[in-house]
Amino acid sequence: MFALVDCNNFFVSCERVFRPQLEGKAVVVLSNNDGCVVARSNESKAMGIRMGTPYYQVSHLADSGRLEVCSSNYVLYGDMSARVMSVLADAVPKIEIYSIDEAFLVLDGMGKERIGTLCASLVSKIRRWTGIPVSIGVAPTKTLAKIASHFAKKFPGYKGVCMIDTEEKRMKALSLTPIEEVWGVGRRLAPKLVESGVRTALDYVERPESWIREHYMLHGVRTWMELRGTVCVETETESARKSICTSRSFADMLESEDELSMKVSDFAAQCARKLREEGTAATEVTTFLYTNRFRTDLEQYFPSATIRLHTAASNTQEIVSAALQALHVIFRQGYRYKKAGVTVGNIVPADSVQASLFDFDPGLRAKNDRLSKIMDMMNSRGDSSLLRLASQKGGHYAADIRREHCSRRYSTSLDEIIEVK
DNA sequence: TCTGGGGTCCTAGGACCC
DNA sequence: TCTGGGGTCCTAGGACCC
Repeated sequence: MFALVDCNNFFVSCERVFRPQLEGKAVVVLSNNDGCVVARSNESKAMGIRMGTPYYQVSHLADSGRLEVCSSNYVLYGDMSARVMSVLADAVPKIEIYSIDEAFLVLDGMGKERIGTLCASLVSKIRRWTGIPVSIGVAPTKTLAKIASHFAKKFPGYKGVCMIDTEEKRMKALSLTPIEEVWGVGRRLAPKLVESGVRTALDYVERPESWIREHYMLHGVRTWMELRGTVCVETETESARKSICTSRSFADMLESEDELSMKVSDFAAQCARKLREEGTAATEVTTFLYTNRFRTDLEQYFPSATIRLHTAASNTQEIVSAALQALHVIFRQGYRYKKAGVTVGNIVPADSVQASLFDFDPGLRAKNDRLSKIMDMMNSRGDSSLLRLASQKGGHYAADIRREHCSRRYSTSLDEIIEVK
């Protein structure tokens, strides 16, 4: 059996832990630049606010006091997530962290009763120890566990834990699950399925496999099998990420290569830092630019360029330099850029980097690596941009992001801890 | 006026090989 | 007018997830 542990309204719940006055109120958390709604409390869901709604469309509710608004505070959410995950990791032999607010528990060889007791105790323990409410769905496959967790969340009668452990329960759950709520069926496929008469998960599993394969290929068949109770989505093995991306929208549109260089340098430096954090290195550095796709009155341009390094690197200088080269290739005067980003790819473990025949100066890389290491050490002591490259100028990549309703760093800042005392 | 960020996997089609 | 057969690898684009 698998259990899916899902934090309820996660970002909102994190905010509420430190500001209990938000309890019982309609609350939303906004994306970067206070752009879109990315998390909602039950109350704000009930008001009809949809996931991804641009904030300006609901800001009148905040102005009139009917809606509480938080800018996103990912440092806080990351820390709260780590707390929840550590409680889970202590409770079972195998856990797969699926996202910031979800984890699968692999419950091989455990009886149903024990699973039930364990999950119930986890719900209350996580609430007491971290302040975060969670729902747990238990089933023979991950796709069914997802469905079970929806029921656990939706109906208070389950007290946070729903188990699909008999054929009867499975069929009933499938019949009550709209097709668009199934894991693996997204906003493109759902309308097509409904059009061909598949409205619920039950309709889906009742179609013959050949029909599924013909229309929805391998992915569709996997979902079909999983809903029927056959495990198809394998247990994850620990593996390094294949790409790392840092990108941001700008509060104001940028027009000069100079301004963009500063941003791109910062994004690239972030990517390099993440590589070092994970003990990996990359050979591909891609820079991309977006104009403002919502401004249909303006010329649009979405270019990207990739620079391939002869030898995998993770030091800030090399990654930034490649990202700036790529920027120079794609930059065109006359457009107004709303967003830029850097992706590093073709990632390998840093300790098994293949040397290149064309690497003209391995000594320089060694020096750069040492310098990056020292920058990491200095920057880890508080100000994360204390030491940076000149090309990053005075900026910090998050400097001019709009964040008008941000909570404090309650759980991670030394200043806050002192203040609380 | 104002519209996020970070990932993965699969497939089709083109380029190439013999 | 007619123009083979069987592979591999890479990439772009599209689907999905949170």
